[in-house]
Amino acid sequence: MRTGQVTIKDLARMLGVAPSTVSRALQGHPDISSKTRKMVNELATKLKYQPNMVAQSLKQRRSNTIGVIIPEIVHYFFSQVISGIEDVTFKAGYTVIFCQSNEKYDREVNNARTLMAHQVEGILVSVSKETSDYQHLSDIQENGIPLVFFDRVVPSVPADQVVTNDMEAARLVTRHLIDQGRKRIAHFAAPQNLVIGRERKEGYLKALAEAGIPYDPALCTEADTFEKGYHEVVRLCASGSLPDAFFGANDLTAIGAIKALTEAGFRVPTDISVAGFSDSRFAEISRPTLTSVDQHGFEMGTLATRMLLNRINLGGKELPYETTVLKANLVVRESSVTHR
Amino acid sequence: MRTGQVTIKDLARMLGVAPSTVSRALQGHPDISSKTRKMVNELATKLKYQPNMVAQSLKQRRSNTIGVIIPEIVHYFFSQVISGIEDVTFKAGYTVIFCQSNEKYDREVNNARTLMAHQVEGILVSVSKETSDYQHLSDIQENGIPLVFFDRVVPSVPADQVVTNDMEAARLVTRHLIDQGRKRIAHFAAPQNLVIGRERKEGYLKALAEAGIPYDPALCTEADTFEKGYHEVVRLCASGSLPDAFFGANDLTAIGAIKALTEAGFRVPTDISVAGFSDSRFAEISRPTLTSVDQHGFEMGTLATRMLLNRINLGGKELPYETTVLKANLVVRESSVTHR
DNA sequence: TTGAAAGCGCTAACAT
DNA sequence: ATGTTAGCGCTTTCAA
Repeated sequence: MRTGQVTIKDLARMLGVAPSTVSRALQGHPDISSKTRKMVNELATKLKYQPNMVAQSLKQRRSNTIGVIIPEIVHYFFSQVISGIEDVTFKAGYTVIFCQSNEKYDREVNNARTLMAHQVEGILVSVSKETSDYQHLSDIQENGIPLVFFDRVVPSVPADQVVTNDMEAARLVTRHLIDQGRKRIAHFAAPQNLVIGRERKEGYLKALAEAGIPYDPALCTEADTFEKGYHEVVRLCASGSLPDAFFGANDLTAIGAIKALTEAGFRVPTDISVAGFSDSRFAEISRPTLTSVDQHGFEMGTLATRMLLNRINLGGKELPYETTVLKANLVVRESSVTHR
Repeated sequence: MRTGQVTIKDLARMLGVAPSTVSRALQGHPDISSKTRKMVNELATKLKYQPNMVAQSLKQRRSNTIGVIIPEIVHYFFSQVISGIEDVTFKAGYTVIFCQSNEKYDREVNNARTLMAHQVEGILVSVSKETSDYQHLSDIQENGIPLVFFDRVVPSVPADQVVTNDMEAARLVTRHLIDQGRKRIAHFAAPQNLVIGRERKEGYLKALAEAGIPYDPALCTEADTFEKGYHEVVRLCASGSLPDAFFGANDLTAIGAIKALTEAGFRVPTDISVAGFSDSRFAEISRPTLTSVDQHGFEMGTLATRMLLNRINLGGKELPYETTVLKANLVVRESSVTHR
């Protein structure tokens, strides 16, 4: 807060009126004569008066600010979500304080504290891969601050949430691979301490079961990065018994797998089908283009933010928590299709 | 700012001491007896006391907050920069308010106002494609708020800045294409009202000149998205006279071009070479992999933030503005190489 | 070593 | 229609 900034007091002094008059004039309060209002506004514009939101926040006991805790922004999906969040907050006249947990529990705890200290009116969270203790999140709620989870939720902490129908979407992807005639379908799973990891695996298992294909645990490993997808396939190639399809818990993993397969001389999809999850631009750009699932990140951001703002406007009035489920739709592209 | 939050006053009352004593104890002030300090800290922890940064900011006249104005977060490069920004601010105990201009001038002006109103201590800006009036940025400085530009700078507004050596990097890319035996090299340029757009084109022209290749204006058009790259190539195909190489002002444009070329039956790089700019993950994932230039977004974010924090810590003391130039290095991949 | 008091910039109830 | 006053939560000078 730099010094020399024009304040309401300054305007008041210069105009020979009371600070409260200036305050009211600036807010367009009906009591103020249009003459005074005009005078005040003109001077304010002339001197480029900027209201001090910090002071206003302190006085009003509302900061018009919300906080966001996100694992890593450098993911197309998360950047889409943020974009959606920013869009809604901007239009609602709210400001967003942005924190990145970097997939670290300690940092997430720290982030939560920072946001509370800054008096945010609500917090949007997608938990880190490391997080398995949720006290910091409960603390937020116990402080009376609304919390909305998106994507990576925590069932043991009751709150509003926006999620993808991960299980069903994963089932559809797997089912699609089965429809392509694939029998030995591998799954590169997201961390199983995350709900999304478990749900996607569930969907995969369900599709197998429905098709009467026995589940082979050797075909399901945790791998959720480009590098891991790549190396896992390299490992499998060495081991000799390759599956005939891969379902990656995200697009980059699947693309890493394609890379390794191609380098090993296999043709995708002719020899092996591959599908990803969470349709990013990567899916369109990859060659072959990648069959995946569109997660509607931007929409998730806007929805979560709207839920949060609604909850804030309730002012603590109890209302049952809601869960919004966004349907991720299967997008079939080249990487999986064996016949036509 | 919710009610019922534990304040210093509450702690003071409960302990039968003065608020000032609690404040000092909490800060570890040496005057306070270790007995009192212990007592205060224990109660604070027990009651989960959270300092109110808003009140503190008002009192101290410093918010420990900086603002960021970015065109669109949904770009790998920008998301990397933000990640770098977040990393430094987090470690420095600062908080970041995040604004997205969405490439709109009006929104950018609005963002600047919001950030000032929130008493940020400094602002990091990368201007929108639309911006051609810079008063809102000068206003920031006139208010005594340090400003640091990154990537998309504004030369007419003197300030610290972090940029890529765009011209030289573009020259290297073009030169590389020439070295591949290409003679008719097209350039898909970024908007020419942006410095980066002009610099990259300059570098392209320079390389042509150095190689004695005459510049054909018909080969240089503005196209800076996947879609535009795609359609521009479609248009050129229809027109009959295709160049033998494409240099896109960013990776997605180049990849759009590759897509159109491939669909039209051309082989990249055998028939036509393609190169992009601003190495994103797309470059590795594209098929063929894309020759590009690594822009070091994360580093740009950390550097810009450090410059800003330094400037803030100067407390208004005048010091000449600095420009840090990050070297983007050429990364040759498949899309351009014709011989070996 | 601790307390009392003032004030950061703003708003709002209560005067007038 | 406008002014007076108090106070949001915190820090800090000055006094004790």
